Amino acid sequence: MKDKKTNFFQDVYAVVKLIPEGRVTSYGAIAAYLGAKGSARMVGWALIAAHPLTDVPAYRVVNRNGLLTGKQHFGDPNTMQHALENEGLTIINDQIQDFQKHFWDPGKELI
DNA sequence: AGCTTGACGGACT
DNA sequence: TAGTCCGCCAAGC
Repeated sequence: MKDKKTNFFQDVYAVVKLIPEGRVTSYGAIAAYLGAKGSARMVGWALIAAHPLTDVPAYRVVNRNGLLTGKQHFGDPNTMQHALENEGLTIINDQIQDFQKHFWDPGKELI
């Protein structure tokens, strides 16, 4: 039980995996759900490690503005945008349209 | 051992 | 309403 921080990473992966297709969430929402409220950066850092390793659809996670800030980390910037558009979302200028309508809150809908 | 950066978010001006 | 600054936590140098 000395790798507790690793557990935090696994928890992030579990929540992201539960995100339904066509839905997106924010780093802060996941962080708040895990109890790390205020430390949204840690969620982002966890996804960086998650990207090539786990099957976590990190492209469904964006910042609170619905902006694809981490698209650059998918190898090719177009990968994240194209993946979201493939799920029925509309993205213009790297920003998700109707982001709030497609928003998925783990603390409310997942519980 | 200390400083800087970073997939963010909220508060302040 | 928009732009800017500060705070949180861990990894890299």
